[in-house]
Amino acid sequence: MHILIVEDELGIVQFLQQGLEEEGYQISTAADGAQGYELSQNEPFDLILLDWMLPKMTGIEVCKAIREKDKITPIIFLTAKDTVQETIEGLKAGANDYIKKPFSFEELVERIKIHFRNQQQDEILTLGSIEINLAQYLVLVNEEEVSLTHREFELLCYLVKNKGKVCTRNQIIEDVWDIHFEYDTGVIDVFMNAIRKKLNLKIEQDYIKTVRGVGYIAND
Amino acid sequence: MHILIVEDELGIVQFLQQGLEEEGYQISTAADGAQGYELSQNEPFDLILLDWMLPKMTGIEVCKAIREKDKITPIIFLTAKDTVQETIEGLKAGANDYIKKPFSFEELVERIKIHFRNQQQDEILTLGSIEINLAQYLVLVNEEEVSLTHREFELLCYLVKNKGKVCTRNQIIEDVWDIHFEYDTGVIDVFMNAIRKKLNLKIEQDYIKTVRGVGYIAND
DNA sequence: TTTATTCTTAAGCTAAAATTAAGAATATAA
DNA sequence: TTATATTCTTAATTTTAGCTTAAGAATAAA
Repeated sequence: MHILIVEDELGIVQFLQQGLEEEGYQISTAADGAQGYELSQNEPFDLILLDWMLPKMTGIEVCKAIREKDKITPIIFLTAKDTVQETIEGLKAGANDYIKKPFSFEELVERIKIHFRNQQQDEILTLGSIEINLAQYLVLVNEEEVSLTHREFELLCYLVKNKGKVCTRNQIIEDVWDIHFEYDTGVIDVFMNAIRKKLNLKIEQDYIKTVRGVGYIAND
Repeated sequence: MHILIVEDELGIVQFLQQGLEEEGYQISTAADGAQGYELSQNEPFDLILLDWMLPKMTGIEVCKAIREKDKITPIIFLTAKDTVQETIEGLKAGANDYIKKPFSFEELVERIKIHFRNQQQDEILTLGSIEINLAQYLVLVNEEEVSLTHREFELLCYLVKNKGKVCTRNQIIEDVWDIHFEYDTGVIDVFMNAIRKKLNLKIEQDYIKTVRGVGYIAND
């Protein structure tokens, strides 16, 4: 999650940046309104923290400018302007929240999380640098999309879901192929081969190992 | 827009109800936590205003209970509990905002509006260069109007609303056809075929892909 | 080295999806 | 209401993706 901080007081910027990075967010900063608006147009942010009093463009102006095109990205005002009228002006400009200085950092974090709650509900499995998006039936290897067939996808998911445990050929045939009797063709091998070929992992990325005589195991 | 007020102090309830009705909202009220939770389960509200100190169930308990099933409906705490710790507790329970008494009615209205902003704007859906106007049942492809039948329109909307996620055949039959048992004729295929034919997209505009063995996915 | 296991490849087969057409159901107009 | 047009559904046909098999190559174990 990538957050843009638009604030001119260096002390506050550093305080926010450090705290939010510790929370696991990626942070970009802008020291004046114009630069903040500029940045917001060049790359997509997941949330924007905005001061009111800024050089070149005020926070209100930045907020309105962003909202002309983008109605979605959450914007939170973070400002010493604490009258009701100012709060209302900020919210009317299109902000999603308005927090008055001095504020509690912990409360800020909770208020930030509110906006991410609704977005993060897609289930994602990972195996090393492999990312599996279950909702999209999508596999990313080192950020690159790899297209697997349905069976390949299911087999990979099965191994990843059982990360750290050896999956025997029998278990795989049972659970992935749904065959409940002795079955010993080379199907699994063929599919493992196809998956490995498509994932095209480097030698040091040996996330999927074969356990000779038994089956396979995934591990990051 | 229908708002539920859960608050035991009659004076505040009347004040809120009158003010919000003047703003054009439909209001329901509950005088204790248990009744508030009960109401929230029986009919869908667009937003819930929640006091903290309530008879029978506290606001926190109501909030958590609602959030067990429903992660979406905005919940705003409106309470005299004004410490940082309490605010955080409220937000962590799943609330979307936390307003401290005494509050400005005007600010409350603005904060309520924030949550409706996002809902009301999806009158128009887009998928690449396809534009779907829900209010007019109108579809534009590269600015050109395309006339779809009702079912075709619904199916297309469903895919677009779930943009980025694979829609399985079962989900489609459930949600678009409203059939709740195993049903495996070729209807979906026929309609997908009709939609694709009518949209008449170029090869590079492959916004609607079939996911073999699973279903379909829309993506711009 | 011998033997067993796993990997790789390619060809045939199977099942899923696309297409088409025709009849049933529903909506619209006369 | 009846007549007409539109839309929906079913079913048969064609096409295509991908699953399976089997056989030889490569690799690991004995």
